[in-house]
Amino acid sequence: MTDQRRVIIRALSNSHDHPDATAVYKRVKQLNSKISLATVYRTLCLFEEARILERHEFKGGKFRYEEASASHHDHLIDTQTGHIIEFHDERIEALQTEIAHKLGYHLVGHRLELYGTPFKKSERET
Amino acid sequence: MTDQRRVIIRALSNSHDHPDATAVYKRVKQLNSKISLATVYRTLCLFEEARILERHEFKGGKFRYEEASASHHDHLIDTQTGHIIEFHDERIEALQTEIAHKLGYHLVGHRLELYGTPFKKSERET
DNA sequence: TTATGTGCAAATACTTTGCCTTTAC
DNA sequence: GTAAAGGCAAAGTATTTGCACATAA
Repeated sequence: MTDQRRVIIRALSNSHDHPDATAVYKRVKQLNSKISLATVYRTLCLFEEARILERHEFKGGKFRYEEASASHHDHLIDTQTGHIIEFHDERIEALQTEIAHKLGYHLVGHRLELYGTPFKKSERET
Repeated sequence: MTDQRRVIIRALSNSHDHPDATAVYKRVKQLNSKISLATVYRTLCLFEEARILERHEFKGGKFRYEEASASHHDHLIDTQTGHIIEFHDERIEALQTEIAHKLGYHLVGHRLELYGTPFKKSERET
């Protein structure tokens, strides 16, 4: 267990966002200037395989990471700011399983992302 | 309107699958050997902007294309064969809108992919 | 004719890998 | 001491782009 790995994990557990490899690299650089982008990539990969991190690929063509959590959730991405909100809805989960079954499949995974723009103030409480 | 563009469109309307740029290129090469991969990329891009094609990015990191259709649908991907099944479910569509609203957002887009493995024969009719 | 499209090769962006050095234990 | 991890630079993969030539209308 090296300092590089410790710092990478810390960078992801402290902030609850979804940085890509470059963002992790920048963040980690400030804490430990002795680290290379290759190490970041290798470590993120390693931690994903160990289920310590989860890897997502939202629109934009980069992999983004977050700390793995016990509870499954999906994501809503604010298309104006890039801000990400996590949510979970049992009804949707159930429907996905049901649909897969109807089509003759065991559901082994899914990807659900909502893309939205925030309500304006005047539209609140609707 | 050039021969290259005609052939690309034909390659996608004849087969109802979801090929990536390279697959389209190979397919088109057989019909019109005078075409470059760059033209394929440019044309796919062009047709997507014109809403003639739809672009998807399933797991695997490549863009894949299908003919645009009037009716929206999502995809179930067979993780063993890569085969893709299209489906549509109003209940899921409605829930997505509802969830976005609850979180304070207008839903402007979404991505829903199910990944599954086919039932074995013995498991049919369950 | 002439604006538009194409082919080729080079450039880009992100990620992975080979190889040699460094380090944790 | 030794196996594992890291740094650097090069390679890999998918896609985009600059530019000179070709072609549809």
